Formats: sequence, structure tokens, C-alpha cells
Amino acid sequence: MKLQGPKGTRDFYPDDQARRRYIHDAWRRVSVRHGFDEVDGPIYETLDLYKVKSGDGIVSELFSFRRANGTTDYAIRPEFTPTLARMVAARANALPRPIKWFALPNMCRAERHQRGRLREFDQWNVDLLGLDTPLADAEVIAVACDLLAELGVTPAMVQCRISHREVVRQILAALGVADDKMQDAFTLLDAKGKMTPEQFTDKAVALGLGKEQVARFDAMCGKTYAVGDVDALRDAAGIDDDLADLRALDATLAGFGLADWCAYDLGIVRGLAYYTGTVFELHVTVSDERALGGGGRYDKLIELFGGPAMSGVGFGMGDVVLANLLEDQGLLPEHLAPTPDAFVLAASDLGATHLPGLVATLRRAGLHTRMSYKQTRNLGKLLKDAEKARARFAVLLDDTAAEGQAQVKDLATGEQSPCAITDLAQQLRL
RNA sequence: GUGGCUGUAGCUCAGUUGGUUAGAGCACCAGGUUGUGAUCCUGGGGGUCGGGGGUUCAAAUCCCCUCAGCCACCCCA
Repeated sequence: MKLQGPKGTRDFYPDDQARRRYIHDAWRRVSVRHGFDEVDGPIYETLDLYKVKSGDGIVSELFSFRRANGTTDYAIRPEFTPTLARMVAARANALPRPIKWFALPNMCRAERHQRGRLREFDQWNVDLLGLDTPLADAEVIAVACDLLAELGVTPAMVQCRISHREVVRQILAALGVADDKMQDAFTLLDAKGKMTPEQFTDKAVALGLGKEQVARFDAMCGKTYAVGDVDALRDAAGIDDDLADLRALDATLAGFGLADWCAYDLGIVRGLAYYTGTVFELHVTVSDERALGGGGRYDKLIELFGGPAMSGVGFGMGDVVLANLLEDQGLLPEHLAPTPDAFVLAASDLGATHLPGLVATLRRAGLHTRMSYKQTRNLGKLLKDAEKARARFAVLLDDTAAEGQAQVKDLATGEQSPCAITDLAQQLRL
């Protein structure tokens, strides 16, 4: 019988898990620093919950199941937003505002895996609800950019491309797109990168645009505008609105010191129909990766899940593309597993009798302590064990252990000195 | 769901027009150099050559099917 993991899933051996922890720790550390509280939910929900936002079509992309003799359909979570919306809706009136939550769920999607996409992955979710000012949008973008900086990523590697659904809607309307064609226009814009200019023009004309207007719109979408450059964007758009919302966002982004990370790109749409305002995506610019993450404002979402009217803005970032980026850019430290404070070894048979007691003492003192399991008294081999474990200190027990002495060797400098066993825990802490 | 490429040890790979019992390096385990992290030496474990079927006296090698991996399409909550 051959046993292998399900396709598109990963096994995390110690080095892999250490790397995963490195990313999770950064996600958690930066989230907390920005004032977000960690939450989580069940790893599966009723299937119906996932249909609320995405419709029945979502079902084929889920791992859904039903208990033997059961009648309820469930699905392993493919995203966290429905769980979050359900949690917020259930206690909407009791939660202090604004609600600032983050989560580090793993999730499963029944898609064909490829580079940057697996069937099970971890995703960092950050949401800020109950605050409808651009400050909220900016804060969510800020935590995303800060995470990247925390891991050594620079604006030369990743850009946060920002658009605004309402601004784009106004531009499209000014160009002559009727309200009932607006959704189609967004869909077309989203698909623009995957078609030839001729195909794009043909489809745009079908939506009621003239060729001249298409060309103008096309030129606008192919260009990005820097933070502080909203006037240029407005001039190019040819609309009368003063874009107050976008200007406020712009000023806050600049205030947060994010001008280097961000640029406005009206070609950013996001597939999701439920975004209502700001939308953004994190794009790797130094290699050909799929988007690192993205998000936006979703002011109708909580209502959709049966809660009160509540604005919100959030984003998600997957671990797979992020790990690819860090790997490619040489940003993953080589050794990520926790290293021992002490590595105890017996240099003589008499010393060996004192080994368990010393190990236990050091561990109770809170020191990460390992030992050699080898029978040999060959110090060269024993020290090699200590080195391979990447311990800071080796503690050698020889016959002097009977008199309460041990030898402490600093494995980085090679310096060695005697130390009373009773003082060891204290000494090694320094 | 569609298409392309690839599967030999944990990893990187050899393996002749099909020809004994499938190899190397690294890694892992044990021992030696009578000893304080190096180098070196010796030995060991580990592969039904992704799996199944077929052709043949003979298959890692040729054919078919299947599974898995990578890449792209689709999708991307």
C-alpha cells in the first residue's frame, strides 16, 4: 500500500516548519504592532455560508463533505471572510469599534495547483470594520507594507497598486457606460491584461463606448500615478468630481510614509463584486509571480451576512507566493529553528552519571537544553554533535562532576572555563 | 476541467543499440585515528528504477494505461 499526501498539500519537516513559523511570527508581530487582535474560527463551516457571498458556483472549488447518514453539507474553509463576517454579525452591537482583527488561518481550495498556488495554504487576513474613513483603508495598506519591510522586502521588489471602484465607475460613466453595463465594464477591465488590444477595443465598443474613448481609457489604465499625484489622475480621467475620498486616502498614505510602496493603478479591479471603494493588490515587480495579496473596502458585506450596516476594509496575503518571493530574493535566513542554549555531554563514565540531573535542572531553569545520546567518550564527536545542534554552549561533564564542577565551552569563540554545576543555569543565561 | 514537460536512494544525478545481483557524491547510522568542533579512514542502513499491464530469452531502458510533480490556461474568494 502506497501512502502519499493529497496532491497540492505540503508536509512540513522541521526546517520547513521553522520557515513557516518565521513567516507566521512576522505576520503576528506586525499585526499586533498595528493594533489588531487575533481571532480564529472553525476550519470548516456549513456549505451554505460560502454560498452567501459567492453563489452556488463556488461549490465545485470547495472541499465539501457530509457526515455518514448526515443531512448537512459542510466545507473546509476556502477563505476566512465569511467566518469573519458571521462572527462580526453575531456580536455587532457588543464589539468595541473600530473592530481591528487579524487571523492566520490555513485553508483549502480544490483547484489545480501550480507555482504560487496550492490546495492547502496559510493566509494572513487583516480586517478593520466599523470605520468608513480613508484612514481605515490606509491603515490596512500600511500593515501590509510594514509586513513586507519587516521581512526585508523593499519597494523595489513589491508595489502596492491601488484603485478605487467609485472613481473608476465615475470615469466609465463619463465615458458613456450605462449603469446597467457597469458590472460588465468592470469585468472587462479585470480581463484586459489577458486579451489583445483589438479584442479589448471590440468588447469595449460593445458596451457603448466610442473608439476614441476606449483609447483614452486604455491609456489611463496602462499608467500608474504616484502618491501625491491625484491631480494628474483626475485630469487624465476627465471627471468633475473632486475625488475627496481618494485625496484623503492619498494624504494619509503619505503621512504613514508609504509613498514609496504605493501607486494608483486604475487597472486594478479585483474579481470580487462585493468591493465598494478602495481596492489594492500587492504585485511583485522583480519576478513573474502572481499577486502577493490584495484587498479593499466592502461596505455591504456585514449586511450580506445578516448583520447591521457596517463598513469594512480588509485584505489577505497567502504564504506561498510570499515564501517564493523571500526565497528568490535571498531574504530567508538559513537557520530558522530555535537553537539550544546548552548542549550537555559526558566526557567520562563518571560524568555521565551526572548528566540527567544537570539536563533536568537546566530545563527547569528555562534553558533550551539538549544532550548527546552517543555512548562514545570521544570529545571530538561529542562536540560535533553540539555544533550541529547549533548550541551556544557545550557543557562537558568529566570526573570533576563528582566535585560539583563542569566545563563550559562557548561554541562560537571556543573559550572554555570551569563552572560550578550549581551556578550553571545562572551563568548560561548571560 | 484542458494542454505541455518530467518521474532511478532523503537530496543532486550516472546507468552503453534492451544483457549478471542498479551505482556515485552529499545526507543519515556505527566504528577508528586514545581524543576538544577540521581533515581523513573503515563499515552499515536505505531503491520491487512512481504504479499497473504489454512486447521480449531478457525491460530502469521499447509500447499502452494510470498516479504524482512542475509549468501554462481556467479561476483566484
